[in-house]
Amino acid sequence: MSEPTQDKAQKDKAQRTSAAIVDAALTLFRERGYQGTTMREVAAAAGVSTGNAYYYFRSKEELVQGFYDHLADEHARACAPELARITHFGERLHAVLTEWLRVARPYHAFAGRFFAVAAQPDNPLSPFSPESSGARRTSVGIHADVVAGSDVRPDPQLVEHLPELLWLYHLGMILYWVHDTSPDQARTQDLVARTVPMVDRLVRLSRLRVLRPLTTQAVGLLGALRAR
Amino acid sequence: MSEPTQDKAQKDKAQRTSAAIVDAALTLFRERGYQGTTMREVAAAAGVSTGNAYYYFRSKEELVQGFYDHLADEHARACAPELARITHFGERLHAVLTEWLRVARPYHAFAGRFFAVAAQPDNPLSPFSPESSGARRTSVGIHADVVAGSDVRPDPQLVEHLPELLWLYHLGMILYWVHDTSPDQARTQDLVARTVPMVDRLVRLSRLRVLRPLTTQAVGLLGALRAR
DNA sequence: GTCTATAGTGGGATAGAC
DNA sequence: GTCTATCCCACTATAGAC
Repeated sequence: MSEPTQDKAQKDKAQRTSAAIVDAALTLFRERGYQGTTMREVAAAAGVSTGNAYYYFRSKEELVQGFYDHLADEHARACAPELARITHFGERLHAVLTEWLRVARPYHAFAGRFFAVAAQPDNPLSPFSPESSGARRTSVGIHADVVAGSDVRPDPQLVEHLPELLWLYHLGMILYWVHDTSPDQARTQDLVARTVPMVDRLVRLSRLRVLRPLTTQAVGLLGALRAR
Repeated sequence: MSEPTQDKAQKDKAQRTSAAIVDAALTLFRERGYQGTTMREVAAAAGVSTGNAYYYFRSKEELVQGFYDHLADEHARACAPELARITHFGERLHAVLTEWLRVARPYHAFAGRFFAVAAQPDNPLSPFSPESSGARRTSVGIHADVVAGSDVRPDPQLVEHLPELLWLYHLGMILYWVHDTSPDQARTQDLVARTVPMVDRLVRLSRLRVLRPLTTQAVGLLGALRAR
């Protein structure tokens, strides 16, 4: 039997190796794109053998999962101070989306490939996969925080689903961002600035009696969508 | 100089070869999936060399374009009799979407890969690419016909953009369909049946004065989205 | 049982003859 | 426009180190 300290040391080493591979991959992807980067190069840059890289990541595409998680963590860290500072719902939402755009900017060039991978339903990366990676929970959690720490009290039947709806809205912005060829993705920033006030207004109006049927219908639809 | 008849004969031959490759690919994709089919097999089944297959299609993914166009044509043919028969706007829209689901059903198993390819912005297949394939124009055209031959007269400022908005709605249904694992994609059929009446109602209400600002805002947004 | 290294295999893609 | 021949690299099998 091996000692716990040894197990721990091995675990640490494994984590460092795994991180080194992801770091190397991200750097190379940024430098020469996804297609232009070979697994041999990634492994060499990380100081491991190709076989070893495949021990940690079963395919080249699975390396993108590393990017996904990395981005979600970085985004969460970037949002924390903003969300501690702002209380206005629309401004909170705007801050979260703006931070995402800032954090993701260096990867825009190969984000198309990333998105293509994520769009495949059978892929664990798919944002719609039932119990997908922690990245989805992280993202929905951020939007739950956006609502919880804000000045709005939406329709009670809506409040439960609002974080997920905001996450879907966020996904829509990402879809547009991926296709955005304007410098520094300025168009997506415009789009966010234009649509956030609409979302803000809709959420605030959701308590109005006249909008109840629409809200109920939308919430029902979301439930039907999610049931599997 | 070669005679015109010779040129024509060559063109015909090229078209036949190209079609043979697409046909072989579609059959093999259906039988053993996208990943499970090799270019060598496709070429062999089409009776040409692999090099020749690459003369017509620069990559395996580009073969999916053939599927895309094939589907759009088949869909247009399937819709024609329905659209000649029905005048109610909601029913026309429902017929178009139902026919799409019927025509696309045999390909559902490998549609995930197809969608992943289409989602890549740099890919000519991307439904958002400025002057993408005829498939997009075919699809928007069908929705223009849905509006033109129907009993609704929507808000004038909306009518110009409505076919494209309906096409976007159709894309949304396809996105859901791709991820739909229920038998015969019954869930997507439910979703269509649920949402078509909502779209129908919205379009009919678009003339109401109270909804004008919202319509204007939405149309303005669409214009901003499309400008490149 | 956890991790690493080496030596393949198969298939996507290309060059250049005809 | 079509072929043959070949390259290159994603991925695998497997042996062995710790």
